[in-house]
Amino acid sequence: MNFFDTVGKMALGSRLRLLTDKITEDAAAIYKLYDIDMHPKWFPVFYVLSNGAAKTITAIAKEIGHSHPSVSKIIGEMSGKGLVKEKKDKADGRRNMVSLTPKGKEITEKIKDQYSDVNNAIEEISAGTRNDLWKAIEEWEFLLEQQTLLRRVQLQKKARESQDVKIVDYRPEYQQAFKALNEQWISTWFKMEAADYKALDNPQGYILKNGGHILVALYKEVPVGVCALIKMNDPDYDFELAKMAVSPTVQGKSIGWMLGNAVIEKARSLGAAKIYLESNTILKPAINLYHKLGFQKVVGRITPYERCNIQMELTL
Amino acid sequence: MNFFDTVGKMALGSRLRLLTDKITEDAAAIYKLYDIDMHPKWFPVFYVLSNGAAKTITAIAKEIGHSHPSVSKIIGEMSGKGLVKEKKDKADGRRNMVSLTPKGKEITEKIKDQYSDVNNAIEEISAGTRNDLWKAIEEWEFLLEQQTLLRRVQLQKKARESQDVKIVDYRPEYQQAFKALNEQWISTWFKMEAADYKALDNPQGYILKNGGHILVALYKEVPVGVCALIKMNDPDYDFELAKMAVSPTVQGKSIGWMLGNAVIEKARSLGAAKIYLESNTILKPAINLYHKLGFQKVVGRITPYERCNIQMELTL
DNA sequence: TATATTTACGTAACTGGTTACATAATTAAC
DNA sequence: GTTAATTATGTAACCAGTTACGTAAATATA
Repeated sequence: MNFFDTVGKMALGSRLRLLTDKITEDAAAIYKLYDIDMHPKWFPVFYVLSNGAAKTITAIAKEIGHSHPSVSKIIGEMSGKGLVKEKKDKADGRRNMVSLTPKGKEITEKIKDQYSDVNNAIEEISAGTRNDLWKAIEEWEFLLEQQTLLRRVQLQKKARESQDVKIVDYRPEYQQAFKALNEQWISTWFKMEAADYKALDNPQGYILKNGGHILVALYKEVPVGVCALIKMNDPDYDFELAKMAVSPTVQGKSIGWMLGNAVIEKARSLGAAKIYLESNTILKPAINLYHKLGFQKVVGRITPYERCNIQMELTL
Repeated sequence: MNFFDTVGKMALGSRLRLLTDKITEDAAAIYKLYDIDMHPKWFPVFYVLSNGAAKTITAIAKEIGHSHPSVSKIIGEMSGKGLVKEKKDKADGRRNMVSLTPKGKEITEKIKDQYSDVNNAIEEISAGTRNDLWKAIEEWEFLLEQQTLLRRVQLQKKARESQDVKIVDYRPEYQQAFKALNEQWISTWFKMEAADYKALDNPQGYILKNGGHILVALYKEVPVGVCALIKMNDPDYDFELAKMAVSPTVQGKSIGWMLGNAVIEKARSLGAAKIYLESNTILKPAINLYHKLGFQKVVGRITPYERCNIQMELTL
């Protein structure tokens, strides 16, 4: 049983490297076969110079997809062998104009046969496969350019984790979590106020009974986030979004986003037209989230909380 | 225009390396994303140890396709992080038995999610391509195992070059070459004898007129090999294969082989039943060639040439 | 039983690339 | 016309692998 069959795609990089090594391995011997005094790694540089034009180090690097120090080293080696000549650009003293010497040009002739033989050998291998490696690489290059592997893995992670997240209605057994989660973030940034204790100790009496709602985010059945919709006695607003708290242990799982959306959805289903909230600008991620949820800044309302220095609303 | 589109398959190795780098690049960040303290390069080693069994350095190396120093280094690093423990084998003092520590085993649990997310991300990319990279690599591995790239290129070279080789009948303008090619090899190994000069200076009179034939190998229209079929006045043999010479400048192009086959074919077409030849055992490549052409050693004939110490025949 | 060969493994040096950093020249901006 | 930013390049250090080599232990052989 092949190692890579059991280990799976996680080792794709490793497997690719081994194949690369295997293909590269023979390269030096192939040049020798054609009696050409050139290192395989010089080839891309050699190739882009072979039309005769002089080019700068960085231009070559960009063209062949290497870093410039790599090209710089290769040019140094080729220069030592007399295959290329370097010349400072008169017009721009930084530029090192590189071009093939007559000796280098000789090789362009010599290499033609090798070039066609290698091409044919590879085409022959390709003809013997059902999946085209060359085209597959091309497609991967394209897709990875669109979105890196890291980003794709991040999205997979998020998708998987969001399956473990459920948003449920408040039940008495969540009171502990409701209080603890809020207490945690409030006391790291501010001081608990009297109004906090009232609502957190008795959500039943202060929120639910008055026509408010609380939603709880469960991660693997454990409450990790909470958010309340408090019924407002105000002609302008139906509900206040408040007491939103997400445990820092589950960061990066978009739980705040899911919770926020669920709360807004709940308000909408209750026929609400406008939601209001109060926060503080030092809570940047929170303000960001509210913004992403569609809330806009408003001014001029009075508030019982000392820590409030920004007010926002959302029109449904 | 993409560099690789213009440069062709010759840069396959280079292109593969770039893709490998791109895929590997994100690997470290991915481990970080899952809060796993492990270098991507450790993964293959980690994986083969994850079933719990202790293994030797070389066994691991063989399994994952690395060299043993590579595994040795990786184990050293993992050991430093407390992920594996090393223990000398009691029964065999050379063996260094390596296994996961409890801390290492913890990671096997933690890594499961990452493993499945990466697999999914890669599967997702694959689903977006028309050519399956994973399978293509597999096929290439298989085909390169059958025959290395070097060998395949060699065969292409030979095939191409043999197209430049033509075997033609002797014409007077080849007399110079006939003499020069033979003189060259004879005088490097032996001394030219009287019988040599007679035949080489006047092939018309000494070979062709008596019912013999001479074939000439042209490489790019230049005579580079010759071989004579000399009519024998003998009840046992029809022809003697003699004066075979190939220029050392065209070695490795199977010209001797092509010439030999052409001469045998010529004899056959003339209704011959047996061909005879004389040579010397210090000419190893020549003896080898005769052998490959089907000649067998015989003994007991007399010969005018001092340098002859082996005699061979071929029954058609 | 002494000796030669094979095996396991570590260390050192090399390879073909990279990133990080320094410097000099050019160009842009106030 | 200074000053700041950008560009071109080289050098140094690193990285993940390799090969080459040396040593010790085990095994085969005469």
